Amino acid sequence: MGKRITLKEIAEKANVSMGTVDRVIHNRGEVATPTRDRILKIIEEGNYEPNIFARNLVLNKTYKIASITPRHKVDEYWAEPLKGIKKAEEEFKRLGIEIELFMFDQHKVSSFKNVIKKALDYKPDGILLAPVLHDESVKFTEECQNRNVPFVLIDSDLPESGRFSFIGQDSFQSGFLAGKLMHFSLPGKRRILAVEIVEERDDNFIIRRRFDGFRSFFAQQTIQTDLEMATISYEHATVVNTLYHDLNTLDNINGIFVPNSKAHYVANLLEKYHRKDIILIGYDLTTSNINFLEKDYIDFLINQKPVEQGFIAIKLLYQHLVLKQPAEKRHFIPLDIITKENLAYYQE
Amino acid sequence: MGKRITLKEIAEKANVSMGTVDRVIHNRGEVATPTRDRILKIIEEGNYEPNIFARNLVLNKTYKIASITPRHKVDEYWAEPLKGIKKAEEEFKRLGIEIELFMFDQHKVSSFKNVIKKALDYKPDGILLAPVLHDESVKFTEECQNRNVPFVLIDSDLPESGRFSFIGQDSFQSGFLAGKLMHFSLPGKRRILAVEIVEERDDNFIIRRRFDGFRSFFAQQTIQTDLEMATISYEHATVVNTLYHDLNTLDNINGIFVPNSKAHYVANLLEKYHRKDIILIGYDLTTSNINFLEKDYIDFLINQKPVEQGFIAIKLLYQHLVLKQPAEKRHFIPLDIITKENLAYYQE
DNA sequence: CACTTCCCCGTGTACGTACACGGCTTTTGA
DNA sequence: TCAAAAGCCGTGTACGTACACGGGGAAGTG
Repeated sequence: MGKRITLKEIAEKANVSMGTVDRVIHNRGEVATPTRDRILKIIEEGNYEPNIFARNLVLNKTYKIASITPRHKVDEYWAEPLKGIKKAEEEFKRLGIEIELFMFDQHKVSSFKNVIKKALDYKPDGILLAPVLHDESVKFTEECQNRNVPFVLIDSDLPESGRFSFIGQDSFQSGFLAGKLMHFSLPGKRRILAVEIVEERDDNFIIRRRFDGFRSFFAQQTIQTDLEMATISYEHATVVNTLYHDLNTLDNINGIFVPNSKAHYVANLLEKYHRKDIILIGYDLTTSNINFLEKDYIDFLINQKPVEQGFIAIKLLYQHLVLKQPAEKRHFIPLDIITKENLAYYQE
Repeated sequence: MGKRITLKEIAEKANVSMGTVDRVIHNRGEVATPTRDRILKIIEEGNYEPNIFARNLVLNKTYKIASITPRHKVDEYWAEPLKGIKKAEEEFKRLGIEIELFMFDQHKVSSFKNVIKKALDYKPDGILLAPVLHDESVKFTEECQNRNVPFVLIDSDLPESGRFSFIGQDSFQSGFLAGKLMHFSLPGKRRILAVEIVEERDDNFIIRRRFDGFRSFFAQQTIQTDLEMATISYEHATVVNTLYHDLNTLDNINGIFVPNSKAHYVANLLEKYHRKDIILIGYDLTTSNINFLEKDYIDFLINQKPVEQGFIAIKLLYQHLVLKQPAEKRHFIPLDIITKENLAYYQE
């Protein structure tokens, strides 16, 4: 029935010893071609699959995974993938996986360089990388290629890097979706502000793509839409002043779109002026964002399931290292639309 | 380091043989109390965890799971959980899990009775059950309790049944969410039709709860809302006639809510009369629904991730049977909001 | 012809656990 | 008092795989 053929049975059928069969399976030569063919045929016919339990018992190896992600404060975005990574560690540690966390300051190249050196010293069998520093990450992935260490990327992709897999979201489409939600909530003529609040002057590819998607949605609409774009520094006074100014000079603003996790800065101001009428759409379920979502100052958040991203990344490495299974080269996380009403089911 | 203590090491430390340690671990007696205590202490201190690979290698057992779900046509709802179940089978079959599918006619009690008999004859070590036939399912779960076979419920819950776990959605809240979406899309005065399209006259708890949630959302709103409720048979002519009648007599209908997967019946009619202006909200990503979502006749679908439901159910059983891990008693699936724009990422 | 070298292959052992079996000691019962 | 039973424990083996080691024979070399 579902019974699987074993090494021993193959050996008997082929009139050789298990050692020989083993040599064939692992391609380590020292087997005469005719015997080899005979064995291969039997393996084929019996569609032999190695017994995972026996294999890992004898290998008795724990695979080391280096997780390289940005350092973060308690309720910041990058805390989330880490939760998933730790959950995966819990689940897979009995199955031969061991994870070491490496964290870098995402605004300091030197910090990143430092950390990847440590990560390589750890001699990992697999790597999870958040390539937020583009150029340095490219260099690092080349090094991984050289060392023949498989690596999985999360959050943003480097399609040409030879990555084992990528887990993340389609940024353009998520902006497009935000446009749709805005459109639905404001059926008539409307004036919309799209504002990026940035911590440091860094060129963030993901946010650019979200902007593009957002704009692109309205480009195909017929209803008249005024779309103002702005970038302001996250420094508190600046946010308040600029937005305050905008809210008063640009009268009739109906909606605001914040393409990163900083929507709560805007919500904070809306609360001060009791402007629940303005539709506010942002990203990510951080504590502050959730707070304003519950108070109706944020209307929609788009969730990238950061916890799941971390978890899946580790799981893929486990399946590759321990189970020797192939994997999809790219895993898109759905664009979850979060409102006050379905929020509860997306929190861990 | 991360090195784990083994049976043998415990035996050496306790000056006994491995057999004795084994007896202690498996509580099969025949060990003097002082020795027992000594061994237990060492196990405690070394926080011993059995090696999964060795255990399953020697047990050499494949656990049998019986999956009991409604029979279905190609693109009907119940095809989806099955996909997840099959995916899980693929993933776990090398890890000692074997699944047998049993399907019943959800409108015939006799069919269900027949099928559960077959399922029990299969002598499963675990059961996945979709308890759509309430009373019969309760009886069946009692039988499972007696036989000491753990069972997981999907879709709808029987909290008192002693189930190992439940995977599904909060129906009330999903209706409530549908209300919110309707509310957002129709900011002014509105007239809404909530229409259930049923195949047979069965008392469906899930749908009742969705209705309740929907109504309950509007009960707390101040904007004037006319809410008409209706139940019509799924027979084609009836659907067409009734809805046609409604669309014409109840003029100024702005929105329609269909609390099950049959929204495409309504969409079909809307298409005929080119009524894209009417907001239509339904459930489930069936092929027909998706078709009308893409054509803008359906505006929102709420997804219950049926594939994931099936997958998780099997995974929980795997973790329980093979890994002997505990599990959460209840796993709520998020209330995914699906629009044309994020649809792609929810399809398999 | 003796010797080395190389090719091909079999043997043996280890991984950690579960459980059957049997042996020794002590207690029980007539 | 002695056999039978019960209580306690050690030994041995099997699960399926990976790999180190070594052996036999043929081919090549001096």
